[in-house]
Amino acid sequence: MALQESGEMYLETIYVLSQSSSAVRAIDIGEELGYTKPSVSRALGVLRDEGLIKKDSDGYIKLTEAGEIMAKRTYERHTVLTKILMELGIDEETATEDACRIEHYISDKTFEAIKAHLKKYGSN
Amino acid sequence: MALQESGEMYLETIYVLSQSSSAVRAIDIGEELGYTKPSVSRALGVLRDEGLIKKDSDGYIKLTEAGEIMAKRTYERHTVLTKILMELGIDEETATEDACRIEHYISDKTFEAIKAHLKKYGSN
DNA sequence: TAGTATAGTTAGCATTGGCTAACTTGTCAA
DNA sequence: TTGACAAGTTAGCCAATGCTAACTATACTA
Repeated sequence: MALQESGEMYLETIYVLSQSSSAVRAIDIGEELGYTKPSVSRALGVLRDEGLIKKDSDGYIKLTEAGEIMAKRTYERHTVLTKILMELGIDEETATEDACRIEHYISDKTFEAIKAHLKKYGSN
Repeated sequence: MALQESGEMYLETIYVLSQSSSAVRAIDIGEELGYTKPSVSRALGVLRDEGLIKKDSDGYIKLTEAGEIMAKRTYERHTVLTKILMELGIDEETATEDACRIEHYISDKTFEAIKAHLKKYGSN
């Protein structure tokens, strides 16, 4: 079944944290998202059961190939949505916040249209 | 407390149905939203407890003043978002569907920016 | 080696918001 | 008047996803 908003947020967070450190732990994810340890623990269990994350030999959290595809998809939506909102004159903080919520709900069609628009008219 | 997506959808549906008929019943709302009678019954109970809807003397469902304000807010978001998505070249059906999901999640700031953009550059 | 701190897990609670089953209520026609 | 249908309600199930409390496990320090 398709991932819910919650699952997408966990994957995206793991992806982002992995950019700056190869040693991602549950506690780091919890801090980033503002959730408690048990919430993170259970969510990670679900993602692991779905084959989207795994633990490496040192016990650190890694995205599987499938997980990375989904994480990148969400992250790209996040960056593209933030950009188009900023093109509309919205401040970066608000744009990021809104992108973060919308990213889980737009269809592929709409996302592709926004991306194409940015490519054509975007200022960066 | 702020209304969830679900509550906003019910109010918006009541508002839309009220445009074409002054005799809105729970069953009509359920048909429109694709929900069963018990689901609608409970949701309407919550909205009534929150003072957002009431029943008129004939037992039909009406928005209270507070409910109408919220319904109109959501409905306006819906129409404005649909418009801007169509400006991006998205077909009406997809635009409506996506607007219907996004409308609950964008901030006032973002909504106002989109509305301003449409006013300036919109083709209708 | 014993005590403490950190990380993670388990158990169980609450809320939201769908659902089915089954009951009540009101209307209308035979 | 009775039977049937339509609308609404009540009770209770389920999944998702947050939480606290309390346990375990590991590792470092005195």
